[in-house]
Amino acid sequence: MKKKNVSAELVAKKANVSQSTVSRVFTPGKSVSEETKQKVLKVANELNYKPNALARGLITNKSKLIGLAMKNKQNPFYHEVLALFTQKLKQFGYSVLFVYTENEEIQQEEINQFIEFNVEAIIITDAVLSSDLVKKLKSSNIPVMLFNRYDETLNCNSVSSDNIFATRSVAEYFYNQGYKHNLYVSGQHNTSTNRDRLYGFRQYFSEKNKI
Amino acid sequence: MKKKNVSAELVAKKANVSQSTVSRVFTPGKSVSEETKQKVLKVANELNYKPNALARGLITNKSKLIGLAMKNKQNPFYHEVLALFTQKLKQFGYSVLFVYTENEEIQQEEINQFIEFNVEAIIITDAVLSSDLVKKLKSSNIPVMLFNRYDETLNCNSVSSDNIFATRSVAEYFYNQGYKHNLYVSGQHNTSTNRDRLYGFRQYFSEKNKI
DNA sequence: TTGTACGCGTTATCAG
DNA sequence: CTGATAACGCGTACAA
Repeated sequence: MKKKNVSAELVAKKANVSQSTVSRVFTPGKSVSEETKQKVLKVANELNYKPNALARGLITNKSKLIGLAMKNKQNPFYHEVLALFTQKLKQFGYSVLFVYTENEEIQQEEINQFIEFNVEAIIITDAVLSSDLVKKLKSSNIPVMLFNRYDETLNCNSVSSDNIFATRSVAEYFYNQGYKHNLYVSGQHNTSTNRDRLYGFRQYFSEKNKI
Repeated sequence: MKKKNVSAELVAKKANVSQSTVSRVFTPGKSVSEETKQKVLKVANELNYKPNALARGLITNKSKLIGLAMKNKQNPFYHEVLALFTQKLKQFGYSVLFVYTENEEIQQEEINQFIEFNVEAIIITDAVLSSDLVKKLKSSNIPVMLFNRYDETLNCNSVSSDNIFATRSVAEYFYNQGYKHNLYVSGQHNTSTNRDRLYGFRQYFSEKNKI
């Protein structure tokens, strides 16, 4: 049994138009007469035709893929983050290439998956990237975004909450309740998130104690 | 600024070999002399060349992509499942195209992402697929696997635990402890998982009570 | 508005 | 073992 993929070429033949016309029908914004458009869509539907994203990505050099790397498999928060990213990106016509890292640092191997599939951008959540890899990605012109983590030395985009402000608020609350000496129990030390939280907490108390 | 992708062609030129030779170097099992292999690899490394998975997938008709659909963003169990699948699949050279469904049933739109990227198989976790879509996928020759859920009417592969046995064991335990009348608190009713669990629990007690 | 011809980067095929 | 050439399915100048 032969697996014959339905291509734009086949649709074109059955609809008595050229392949480029079929292509235009499936590319928003291209000018096609309403009449031929309906004719093509009808045939395409019958044949269950869908444009091949691989071929499209190859010719346009836009894969419509976003690489998403994630480390933590315990923290449920990140699962929700993944879901939200995926959902939102779909609205913009992007699909998610998911990569899971066991190690603390993302490895070359994982990044290779991204590069080979020509992802248009990379989102890194809850993991670290060596400056070496960032450099390689820069030279490949692939933007990198850090989520909930940042690193001044890497200079790439990042979005995260203001953890210093957050723990300052917590500290303030305790302080006003009359607790002057508090213990801070932290998560992993090597993340900007936890460093900031500790910093904010300490900062507030040291300021108050000076007065 | 022009974004020039390093292609096998470019590597070939710099290494004084044909483009097909470069291709062979990056295809395990193809015969290339050790000498030229090293020569090519050296140039490829300098140029930071990586084969383009889109082009490869196009010609081989093997995208090396597995579609993974998931619904539940609350249950941390499924996050771990995702991580494990991703990790294991990578070992076999596959990457994961992740799709998140808000709805109970997977929609045509989500399946389209899979078809367009020519995924080689689809794994569905914690969600339902209409028999209509299954039929379409069958005709596209894309295998579907259900994880932790099954459906006799759909006849596609599935892997899940023996929930009937599991709750029978629980029931047995309670019974032997002397608790003869128990309340079963269930999850969502419309899943095979919860149906089986309830069934096993009930079954055990009704058998015992007959005696 | 539509068709022709070419190219994207790769693997497959066939000669040599 | 190696090279030339076709094909994969699509988008896009260019011409009509």
